Amino acid sequence: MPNQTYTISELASEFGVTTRAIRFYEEKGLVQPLREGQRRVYTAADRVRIKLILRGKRIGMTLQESVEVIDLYDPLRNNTEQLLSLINTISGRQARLLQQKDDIDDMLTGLSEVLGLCEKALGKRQKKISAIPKK
Amino acid sequence: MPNQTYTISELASEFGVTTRAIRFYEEKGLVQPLREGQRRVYTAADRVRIKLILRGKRIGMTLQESVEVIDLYDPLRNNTEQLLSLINTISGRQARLLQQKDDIDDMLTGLSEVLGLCEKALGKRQKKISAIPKK
DNA sequence: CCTTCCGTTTACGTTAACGTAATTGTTTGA
DNA sequence: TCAAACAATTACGTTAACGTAAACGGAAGG
Repeated sequence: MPNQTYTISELASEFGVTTRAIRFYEEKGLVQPLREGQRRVYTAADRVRIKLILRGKRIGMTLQESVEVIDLYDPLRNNTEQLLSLINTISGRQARLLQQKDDIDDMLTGLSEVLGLCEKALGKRQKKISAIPKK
Repeated sequence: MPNQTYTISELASEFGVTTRAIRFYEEKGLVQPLREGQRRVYTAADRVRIKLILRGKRIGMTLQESVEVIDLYDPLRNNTEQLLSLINTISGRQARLLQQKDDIDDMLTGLSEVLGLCEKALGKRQKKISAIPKK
Protein backbone atom coordinates (compact mmCIF):
# COMPACT_ATOMS: atom_id res chain seq x y z
CA MET A 1 0.00 0.00 0.00
CA PRO A 2 2.48 2.66 0.85
CA ASN A 3 4.40 1.51 -2.17
CA GLN A 4 4.52 5.10 -3.02
CA THR A 5 6.78 6.39 -5.73
CA TYR A 6 7.73 9.89 -6.72
CA THR A 7 8.62 11.77 -9.84
CA ILE A 8 11.71 13.85 -9.97
CA SER A 9 9.84 17.11 -9.86
CA GLU A 10 7.79 16.02 -6.89
CA LEU A 11 10.93 15.41 -4.91
CA ALA A 12 12.53 18.56 -6.22
CA SER A 13 9.71 20.75 -5.05
CA GLU A 14 9.31 18.88 -1.79
CA PHE A 15 12.94 19.49 -0.92
CA GLY A 16 13.32 22.86 -2.55
CA VAL A 17 16.01 21.85 -4.99
CA THR A 18 16.11 21.68 -8.76
CA THR A 19 15.62 18.55 -10.81
CA ARG A 20 19.07 19.20 -12.14
CA ALA A 21 20.46 18.77 -8.66
CA ILE A 22 18.71 15.44 -8.21
CA ARG A 23 19.95 14.16 -11.57
CA PHE A 24 23.36 15.32 -10.55
CA TYR A 25 23.17 13.21 -7.41
CA GLU A 26 22.39 10.28 -9.63
CA GLU A 27 25.37 11.01 -11.86
CA LYS A 28 27.48 10.84 -8.75
CA GLY A 29 25.93 7.54 -7.78
CA LEU A 30 24.18 8.86 -4.71
CA VAL A 31 20.80 7.50 -5.77
CA GLN A 32 19.68 4.97 -8.34
CA PRO A 33 16.02 5.45 -9.13
CA LEU A 34 14.15 2.91 -11.19
CA ARG A 35 12.99 3.71 -14.68
CA GLU A 36 9.63 3.56 -16.29
CA GLY A 37 10.68 3.82 -19.87
CA GLN A 38 12.78 6.94 -19.77
CA ARG A 39 11.25 8.46 -16.72
CA ARG A 40 12.90 8.17 -13.36
CA VAL A 41 10.82 6.63 -10.60
CA TYR A 42 11.87 7.23 -7.02
CA THR A 43 10.98 4.90 -4.19
CA ALA A 44 10.49 5.89 -0.58
CA ALA A 45 14.02 4.69 0.10
CA ASP A 46 15.39 6.95 -2.61
CA ARG A 47 13.48 9.81 -1.11
CA VAL A 48 15.02 9.17 2.31
CA ARG A 49 18.50 9.05 0.83
CA ILE A 50 18.01 12.41 -0.79
CA LYS A 51 16.63 13.81 2.42
CA LEU A 52 19.67 12.61 4.33
CA ILE A 53 22.00 13.99 1.71
CA LEU A 54 20.39 17.40 2.05
CA ARG A 55 20.57 17.18 5.81
CA GLY A 56 24.29 16.60 5.48
CA LYS A 57 24.60 19.56 3.18
CA ARG A 58 22.93 21.85 5.67
CA ILE A 59 25.65 21.20 8.19
CA GLY A 60 28.41 21.63 5.69
CA MET A 61 29.13 18.10 4.62
CA THR A 62 30.07 17.31 1.07
CA LEU A 63 27.90 14.94 -0.90
CA GLN A 64 30.51 12.24 -0.51
CA GLU A 65 30.65 12.69 3.23
CA SER A 66 26.89 12.44 3.46
CA VAL A 67 26.97 9.21 1.54
CA GLU A 68 29.70 7.85 3.76
CA VAL A 69 27.58 8.55 6.80
CA ILE A 70 24.51 7.03 5.21
CA ASP A 71 26.47 3.96 4.25
CA LEU A 72 27.43 3.42 7.87
CA TYR A 73 23.94 2.05 8.34
CA ASP A 74 24.07 -0.57 5.63
CA PRO A 75 24.39 -4.34 5.93
CA LEU A 76 26.63 -4.51 8.96
CA ARG A 77 29.83 -6.20 7.95
CA ASN A 78 30.75 -9.04 10.19
CA ASN A 79 34.49 -9.04 10.16
CA THR A 80 36.01 -7.94 13.46
CA GLU A 81 38.63 -5.74 11.87
CA GLN A 82 36.02 -3.95 9.84
CA LEU A 83 33.87 -3.49 12.90
CA LEU A 84 36.73 -1.86 14.75
CA SER A 85 37.45 0.44 11.87
CA LEU A 86 33.78 1.27 11.64
CA ILE A 87 33.77 2.20 15.30
CA ASN A 88 36.66 4.52 14.75
CA THR A 89 34.97 6.13 11.80
CA ILE A 90 31.83 6.70 13.78
CA SER A 91 33.67 8.06 16.79
CA GLY A 92 35.53 10.50 14.62
CA ARG A 93 32.35 11.66 13.01
CA GLN A 94 30.67 12.06 16.38
CA ALA A 95 33.55 14.19 17.59
CA ARG A 96 33.21 16.45 14.60
CA LEU A 97 29.49 16.78 15.13
CA LEU A 98 29.97 17.69 18.77
CA GLN A 99 32.51 20.31 17.75
CA GLN A 100 29.97 21.69 15.34
CA LYS A 101 27.37 21.89 18.07
CA ASP A 102 29.79 23.86 20.20
CA ASP A 103 30.48 26.18 17.30
CA ILE A 104 26.78 26.71 16.81
CA ASP A 105 26.18 27.33 20.49
CA ASP A 106 28.93 29.92 20.56
CA MET A 107 27.48 31.65 17.58
CA LEU A 108 23.98 31.55 19.04
CA THR A 109 25.22 33.08 22.25
CA GLY A 110 26.88 35.90 20.39
CA LEU A 111 23.83 36.59 18.28
CA SER A 112 21.57 36.64 21.33
CA GLU A 113 23.77 39.25 22.91
CA VAL A 114 23.62 41.44 19.85
CA LEU A 115 19.90 40.92 19.67
CA GLY A 116 19.63 42.06 23.27
CA LEU A 117 21.50 45.25 22.48
CA CYS A 118 19.26 45.91 19.51
CA GLU A 119 16.12 45.52 21.53
CA LYS A 120 17.49 47.67 24.25
CA ALA A 121 18.24 50.40 21.75
CA LEU A 122 14.81 50.07 20.25
CA GLY A 123 13.21 49.98 23.66
CA LYS A 124 14.48 53.46 24.46
CA ARG A 125 13.10 54.72 21.21
CA GLN A 126 9.82 52.97 21.85
CA LYS A 127 9.47 54.70 25.17
CA LYS A 128 9.94 58.05 23.50
CA ILE A 129 7.40 57.13 20.86
CA SER A 130 4.91 55.66 23.28
CA ALA A 131 5.28 58.80 25.30
CA ILE A 132 3.69 60.67 22.45
CA PRO A 133 -0.07 61.07 22.96
CA LYS A 134 -2.16 59.06 20.52
CA LYS A 135 -3.30 61.40 17.79
CA MET B 1 51.46 44.41 27.22
CA PRO B 2 49.53 41.81 25.37
CA ASN B 3 50.15 43.84 22.25
CA GLN B 4 50.99 40.56 20.74
CA THR B 5 51.33 40.18 17.01
CA TYR B 6 51.64 37.11 14.84
CA THR B 7 53.29 36.09 11.63
CA ILE B 8 51.32 34.42 8.93
CA SER B 9 52.89 31.05 9.51
CA GLU B 10 52.24 31.21 13.23
CA LEU B 11 48.56 31.67 12.59
CA ALA B 12 48.58 29.09 9.84
CA SER B 13 50.01 26.41 12.06
CA GLU B 14 47.90 27.42 15.04
CA PHE B 15 44.74 27.01 13.02
CA GLY B 16 45.87 24.16 10.83
CA VAL B 17 45.50 25.98 7.54
CA THR B 18 47.99 27.02 4.90
CA THR B 19 49.47 30.46 4.55
CA ARG B 20 47.93 30.49 1.11
CA ALA B 21 44.51 30.26 2.68
CA ILE B 22 45.19 33.20 4.96
CA ARG B 23 46.47 35.31 2.12
CA PHE B 24 43.40 34.32 0.21
CA TYR B 25 41.22 35.63 3.02
CA GLU B 26 43.04 38.91 2.72
CA GLU B 27 42.47 39.02 -1.03
CA LYS B 28 38.80 38.68 -0.29
CA GLY B 29 38.98 41.49 2.24
CA LEU B 30 38.25 39.31 5.24
CA VAL B 31 41.31 40.53 7.12
CA GLN B 32 43.68 43.44 6.71
CA PRO B 33 46.89 42.79 8.54
CA LEU B 34 49.45 45.52 9.02
CA ARG B 35 52.75 45.44 7.21
CA GLU B 36 56.27 45.61 8.43
CA GLY B 37 57.98 46.28 5.17
CA GLN B 38 56.66 43.47 3.06
CA ARG B 39 55.83 41.14 5.87
CA ARG B 40 52.28 40.80 7.13
CA VAL B 41 51.77 41.46 10.82
CA TYR B 42 48.61 40.16 12.44
CA THR B 43 47.10 41.68 15.56
CA ALA B 44 45.07 39.83 18.15
CA ALA B 45 41.94 41.20 16.49
CA ASP B 46 43.01 39.78 13.14
CA ARG B 47 43.59 36.47 14.82
CA VAL B 48 40.11 36.44 16.27
CA ARG B 49 38.58 37.27 12.90
CA ILE B 50 40.34 34.35 11.33
CA LYS B 51 39.27 32.11 14.15
CA LEU B 52 35.66 33.12 13.67
CA ILE B 53 35.88 32.64 9.94
CA LEU B 54 37.12 29.11 10.47
CA ARG B 55 34.40 28.45 13.01
CA GLY B 56 31.88 29.46 10.37
CA LYS B 57 33.50 27.16 7.87
CA ARG B 58 33.23 24.21 10.20
CA ILE B 59 29.48 24.51 10.23
CA GLY B 60 29.22 24.96 6.52
CA MET B 61 29.10 28.70 6.12
CA THR B 62 30.78 30.37 3.19
CA LEU B 63 33.49 32.91 3.87
CA GLN B 64 31.09 35.69 2.97
CA GLU B 65 28.48 34.39 5.38
CA SER B 66 31.01 34.21 8.16
CA VAL B 67 31.98 37.80 7.54
CA GLU B 68 28.36 38.85 7.54
CA VAL B 69 27.88 37.25 10.93
CA ILE B 70 31.05 38.80 12.29
CA ASP B 71 29.99 42.18 11.02
CA LEU B 72 26.78 41.95 12.99
CA TYR B 73 28.87 42.81 16.02
CA ASP B 74 30.39 46.00 14.68
CA PRO B 75 29.57 49.60 15.56
CA LEU B 76 25.87 49.24 16.17
CA ARG B 77 24.07 51.41 13.67
CA ASN B 78 21.62 53.73 15.31
CA ASN B 79 18.90 54.10 12.74
CA THR B 80 15.65 52.40 13.73
CA GLU B 81 15.03 50.91 10.33
CA GLN B 82 18.48 49.42 10.27
CA LEU B 83 18.00 48.03 13.74
CA LEU B 84 14.81 46.29 12.70
CA SER B 85 16.47 44.81 9.65
CA LEU B 86 19.39 43.72 11.80
CA ILE B 87 16.98 41.96 14.14
CA ASN B 88 15.47 40.12 11.21
CA THR B 89 18.85 39.10 9.94
CA ILE B 90 19.84 37.79 13.33
CA SER B 91 16.57 35.94 13.83
CA GLY B 92 16.93 34.27 10.48
CA ARG B 93 20.44 33.23 11.26
CA GLN B 94 19.41 31.88 14.63
CA ALA B 95 16.69 29.80 13.01
CA ARG B 96 19.19 28.29 10.62
CA LEU B 97 21.56 27.49 13.45
CA LEU B 98 18.80 25.79 15.42
CA GLN B 99 17.92 23.74 12.35
CA GLN B 100 21.54 22.73 12.09
CA LYS B 101 21.58 21.66 15.70
CA ASP B 102 18.57 19.47 15.05
CA ASP B 103 20.27 17.98 12.02
CA ILE B 104 23.33 17.24 14.07
CA ASP B 105 21.33 15.70 16.89
CA ASP B 106 19.53 13.44 14.44
CA MET B 107 22.80 12.34 12.96
CA LEU B 108 24.33 11.76 16.38
CA THR B 109 21.38 9.63 17.40
CA GLY B 110 21.73 7.50 14.32
CA LEU B 111 25.45 7.06 14.78
CA SER B 112 25.01 6.07 18.41
CA GLU B 113 22.61 3.37 17.41
CA VAL B 114 25.00 1.96 14.86
CA LEU B 115 27.78 2.17 17.40
CA GLY B 116 25.64 0.17 19.81
CA LEU B 117 25.13 -2.53 17.25
CA CYS B 118 28.84 -2.67 16.55
CA GLU B 119 29.72 -3.07 20.18
CA LYS B 120 27.08 -5.68 20.64
CA ALA B 121 28.47 -7.66 17.73
CA LEU B 122 31.98 -7.32 19.10
CA GLY B 123 30.84 -8.22 22.57
CA LYS B 124 29.70 -11.64 21.45
CA ARG B 125 33.00 -12.23 19.80
CA GLN B 126 34.82 -11.02 22.90
CA LYS B 127 32.98 -13.54 25.03
CA LYS B 128 34.02 -16.33 22.76
CA ILE B 129 37.60 -15.15 22.89
CA SER B 130 37.66 -14.58 26.62
CA ALA B 131 36.23 -18.07 27.02
CA ILE B 132 39.44 -19.44 25.64
CA PRO B 133 41.84 -20.47 28.46
CA LYS B 134 44.95 -18.30 28.64
CA LYS B 135 47.62 -20.37 26.96
C1' DC C 1 79.93 33.96 0.55
C1' DC C 2 76.61 30.67 0.08
C1' DT C 3 72.82 28.11 1.41
C1' DT C 4 68.60 27.68 3.90
C1' DC C 5 64.56 29.37 5.70
C1' DC C 6 60.74 32.48 5.83
C1' DG C 7 58.06 35.57 3.17
C1' DT C 8 56.11 37.97 -1.13
C1' DT C 9 53.76 38.40 -5.69
C1' DT C 10 51.80 36.60 -9.89
C1' DA C 11 49.32 33.50 -12.23
C1' DC C 12 47.43 29.36 -13.88
C1' DG C 13 45.11 24.88 -12.21
C1' DT C 14 41.58 22.22 -9.66
C1' DT C 15 37.38 20.31 -7.37
C1' DA C 16 32.67 20.40 -5.95
C1' DA C 17 28.11 21.26 -6.98
C1' DC C 18 25.34 22.55 -9.59
C1' DG C 19 23.36 26.42 -13.47
C1' DT C 20 22.05 27.13 -18.01
C1' DA C 21 21.01 26.35 -22.46
C1' DA C 22 19.79 23.51 -26.59
C1' DT C 23 17.63 19.73 -28.44
C1' DT C 24 14.59 15.92 -28.40
C1' DG C 25 10.86 12.85 -26.88
C1' DT C 26 6.06 11.81 -24.60
C1' DT C 27 1.71 12.45 -22.73
C1' DT C 28 -2.39 14.95 -22.11
C1' DG C 29 -6.11 18.09 -22.12
C1' DA C 30 -8.62 21.62 -25.24
C1' DT D 1 -4.57 17.23 -33.82
C1' DC D 2 -1.81 20.34 -31.72
C1' DA D 3 0.15 23.05 -28.34
C1' DA D 4 1.51 22.95 -23.41
C1' DA D 5 3.59 20.71 -19.71
C1' DC D 6 6.90 17.55 -18.04
C1' DA D 7 10.98 14.64 -18.78
C1' DA D 8 15.50 13.23 -20.72
C1' DT D 9 20.26 13.78 -22.66
C1' DT D 10 24.33 16.36 -23.80
C1' DA D 11 27.45 19.66 -23.06
C1' DC D 12 29.51 23.93 -21.91
C1' DG D 13 29.63 27.61 -18.06
C1' DT D 14 30.20 29.24 -13.27
C1' DT D 15 31.50 30.13 -8.36
C1' DA D 16 33.96 29.25 -4.18
C1' DA D 17 38.03 28.20 -1.98
C1' DC D 18 41.93 27.29 -2.21
C1' DG D 19 46.43 24.30 -4.48
C1' DT D 20 50.57 24.55 -6.86
C1' DA D 21 54.39 26.31 -9.12
C1' DA D 22 57.66 29.89 -10.53
C1' DA D 23 60.50 33.60 -9.46
C1' DC D 24 62.23 36.78 -6.31
C1' DG D 25 63.84 39.31 -1.70
C1' DG D 26 65.85 39.66 2.98
C1' DA D 27 68.23 37.75 6.96
C1' DA D 28 70.64 34.49 9.66
C1' DG D 29 73.93 30.96 10.41
C1' DG D 30 77.99 28.10 9.33
